[in-house]
Amino acid sequence: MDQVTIKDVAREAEVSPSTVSRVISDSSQISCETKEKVRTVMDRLGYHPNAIARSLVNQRCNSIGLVMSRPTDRALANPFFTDMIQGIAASTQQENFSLMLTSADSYESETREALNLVKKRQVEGLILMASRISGDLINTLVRENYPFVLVGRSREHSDIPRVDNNNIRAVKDAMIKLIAKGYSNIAFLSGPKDFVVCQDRLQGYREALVEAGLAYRPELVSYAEFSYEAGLKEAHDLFIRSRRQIDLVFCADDLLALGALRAVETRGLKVPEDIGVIGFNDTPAASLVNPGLTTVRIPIKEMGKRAAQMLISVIEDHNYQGEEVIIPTEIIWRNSVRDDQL
Amino acid sequence: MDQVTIKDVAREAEVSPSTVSRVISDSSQISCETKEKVRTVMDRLGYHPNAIARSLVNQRCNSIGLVMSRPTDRALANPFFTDMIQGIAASTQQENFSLMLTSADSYESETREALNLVKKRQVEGLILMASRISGDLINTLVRENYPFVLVGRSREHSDIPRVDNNNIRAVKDAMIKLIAKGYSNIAFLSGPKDFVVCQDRLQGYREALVEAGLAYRPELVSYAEFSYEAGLKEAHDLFIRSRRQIDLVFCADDLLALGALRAVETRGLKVPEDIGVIGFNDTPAASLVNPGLTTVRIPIKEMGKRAAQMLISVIEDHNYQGEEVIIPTEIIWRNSVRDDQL
DNA sequence: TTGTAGGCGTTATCAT
DNA sequence: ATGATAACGCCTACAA
Repeated sequence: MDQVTIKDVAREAEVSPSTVSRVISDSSQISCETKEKVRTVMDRLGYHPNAIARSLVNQRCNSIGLVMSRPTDRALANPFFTDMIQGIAASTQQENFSLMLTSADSYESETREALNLVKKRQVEGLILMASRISGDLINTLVRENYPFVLVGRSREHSDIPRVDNNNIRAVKDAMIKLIAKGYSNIAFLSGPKDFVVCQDRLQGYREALVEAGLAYRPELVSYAEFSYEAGLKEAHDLFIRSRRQIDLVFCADDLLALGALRAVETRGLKVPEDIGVIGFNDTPAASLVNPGLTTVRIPIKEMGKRAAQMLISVIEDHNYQGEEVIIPTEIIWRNSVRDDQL
Repeated sequence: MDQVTIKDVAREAEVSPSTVSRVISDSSQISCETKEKVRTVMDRLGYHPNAIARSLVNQRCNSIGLVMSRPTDRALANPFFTDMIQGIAASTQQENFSLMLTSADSYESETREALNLVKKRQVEGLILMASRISGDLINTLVRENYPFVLVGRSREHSDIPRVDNNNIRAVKDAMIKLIAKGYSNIAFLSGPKDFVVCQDRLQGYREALVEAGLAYRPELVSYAEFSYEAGLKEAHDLFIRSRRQIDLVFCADDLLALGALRAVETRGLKVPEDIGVIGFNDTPAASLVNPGLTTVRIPIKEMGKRAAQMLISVIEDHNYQGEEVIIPTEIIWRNSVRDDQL
């Protein structure tokens, strides 16, 4: 209930506060008997060091903040973030750090909150989920020299500590394999235009087409929110616009792909016989729908772990500035694309 | 970069540190000109009050902890926690509190970590997700008078501040409606035996049977982990054990239900014509599968909001001890149960 | 209206 | 091996 302090322990153990402090840090210059004695008293009194007092004198609070750059509810609606949090939490726990979550209902307040957290010294650094992180936040962070790590990448900034997967390459590779399977009229169902991941994935799509000698047709590209409903709607539009001359829809996210799957179905067509669908992220639901959704799997939890580790290293080791870590992805072949070779 | 303190501001503004402090708290006994002058300097110097120093003197850190055990979160799968965090974050933000996440890989370390958090005064209170929370944690919390709120309920403790839905009633009500629809051979696919939610949901199942004059047949009850795979397997076992004399499977969780759905399908039977399936939670995937999964929807985010609000009230108002809040649930009728009345 | 001094709980630097 | 003392950055009586 009432805080037991180092002084209480000192008085009871008939030593000075500094001695108690040294016992806490298990200093080598304290006799065993004293340690014994003090520890007994600490137990009896139920003493626990006050983390805040400690932080104040050490100028270290041993905690980091996680910033999710969309209004949080939207952000968390995607399983992506859950996995991310798990990964980050695993690392922080291992390194004896605490994890604080920032969230807000608008993008601006979010940025402000995140900055406040570091400026008020409540956290020692930030992990940013870079979906459409404005340059501003990063600029400030860089200028004021606050430790941070990006998950994803920023268009405006390079040479910034970050953990990411190569979205361009992942889509390109998948596309090449799909084209090898005989697909030639491939549409691309993208997420919001201003998301860097979407831009990158679209670029991978383009590059693959070009390399394969296929035309890039802008009318086969659609943009939507990352949601099932948007996927459903945009896929329909896409089918109408293209007068059904599509044999595959490459989706920038599984939720979109799940919507597209349903769209194909409601048009009386079959997946994968008539139209193939492929997604991104390997959402749990991807293996539950029928046909199973072929998708590009990202080891999200692993990325979270790495990001937190890197941030903590940056914080603790002043000679380390962080680095760029690219995590490999993997295609999970299920039944939403044809399996036959050309 | 280097911390700007109240002293720096005081020196620059040619006032005393206490004056600056008073300006920060917008004290009414400071002249407007002084406030103006000091604020200008604060801006110029980029001053931000140090939250930790503040916490130390105020004995208030304005932050709460969310305890989600890794084992638990495995079991409950993603969407539940995700929604929970959203709700909690919404409230903490509104009340100017910070949110800390604890997680651990074992149940014991988890409990230890959570207790440490409050004992070290890093958080002012805890929100516990009570899936199989041991009495120990709660006992300690109660004994040492640390503010906390349960989401869910504890078997050993009553009269504890908590936010929950009435699982017994929810299942019972659903059962009664299903029985009215003509179902009479209803199996129950439960989650882990030691989860209070499972025990409660099972009890609702029993009570409904009894009230309807139907027999409770233990061989129609199965236990599994909360996962798709476990649902698939247990549903199969159930069908074999019961020699197909089942017309409905009531599942304690959507993931189990999704597994059961698939199990029915792979046996060459049809949902809902041959066997009905109902789940719990209204997981996103529930609306994506075909047929759509009928399920009991819990307003999880709302529960999170209420829990955080209650905790903060308990912390700030010493006359308020918290209460028991029961949030109503709702059945989402989709196509995994027959719609025809008897 | 403003300044001075003491303290929040801890650690680190001196002494002894 | 141990103790006294001064910070850490802020707040708040108490003075003036």
